[in-house]
Amino acid sequence: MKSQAPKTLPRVARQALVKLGADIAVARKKRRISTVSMAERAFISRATLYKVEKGDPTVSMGIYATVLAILGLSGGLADVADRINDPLGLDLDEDRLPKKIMPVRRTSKRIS
Amino acid sequence: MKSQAPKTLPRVARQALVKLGADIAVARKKRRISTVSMAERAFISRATLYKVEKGDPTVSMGIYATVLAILGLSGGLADVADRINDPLGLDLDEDRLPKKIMPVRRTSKRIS
DNA sequence: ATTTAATGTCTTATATAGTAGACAATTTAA
DNA sequence: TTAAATTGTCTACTATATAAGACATTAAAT
Repeated sequence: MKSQAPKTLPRVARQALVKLGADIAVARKKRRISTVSMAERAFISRATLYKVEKGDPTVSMGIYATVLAILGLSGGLADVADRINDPLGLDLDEDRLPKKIMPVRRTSKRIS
Repeated sequence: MKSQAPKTLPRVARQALVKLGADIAVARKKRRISTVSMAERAFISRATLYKVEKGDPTVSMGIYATVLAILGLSGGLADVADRINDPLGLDLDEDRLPKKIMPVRRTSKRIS
């Protein structure tokens, strides 16, 4: 998260993250894991865990993934963009997709 | 992703990310969006998008969330740790959870 | 009612994420 | 079969994420 007027994420993205963070906090509490314990298990600082549970977009994906793994919730992460959850997933077989997305090339003008 | 022998994520976390990245690439192609186009729409460099599609854990969550939003796949992200997907989700009502996780305090020794 | 520990929240320093830009390789349209 | 354009992949800067630590507040044991 460097350039880009920092923090200009699509609204839906921000909402998803805030909810994710909140859900992570709840999941942690259900497991009776303190923030200190969670932080050390994930090898991160308490300050960073705090950001995670706030849904901070600047935190690395690896940290979110690690925390989710500790909670035993990696599965959902793996399925986020899975064919099954993709609305356009019912389309053509993915192995028949073009490897490169080429632009529509204007057919060279030709004298009648 | 700073400290922690960089890249020492739980195996499941790494696997989830690699799959997520691959799925993102497929979803992008299905929508006929080139890497260049996707990168500019997300306000990131092509190099970073490349990392995302590889499942690189050092990329910020905000960037993953933005790319997913562009693909219209934010929903899944919001549900990753949702009560519904949490195996321990059938437990006590979440509003009855303790706000702080306290350790078992040894009852002060007392002379019989 | 006390006390003990957890949690919310800053600040500062330093390791590193993200960019720009370049080049080769590969794919696909014409 | 050519040629345009996309994609894979590096390198070197520079902006920023993360850690460390501190302090105040708050929750929950006793």
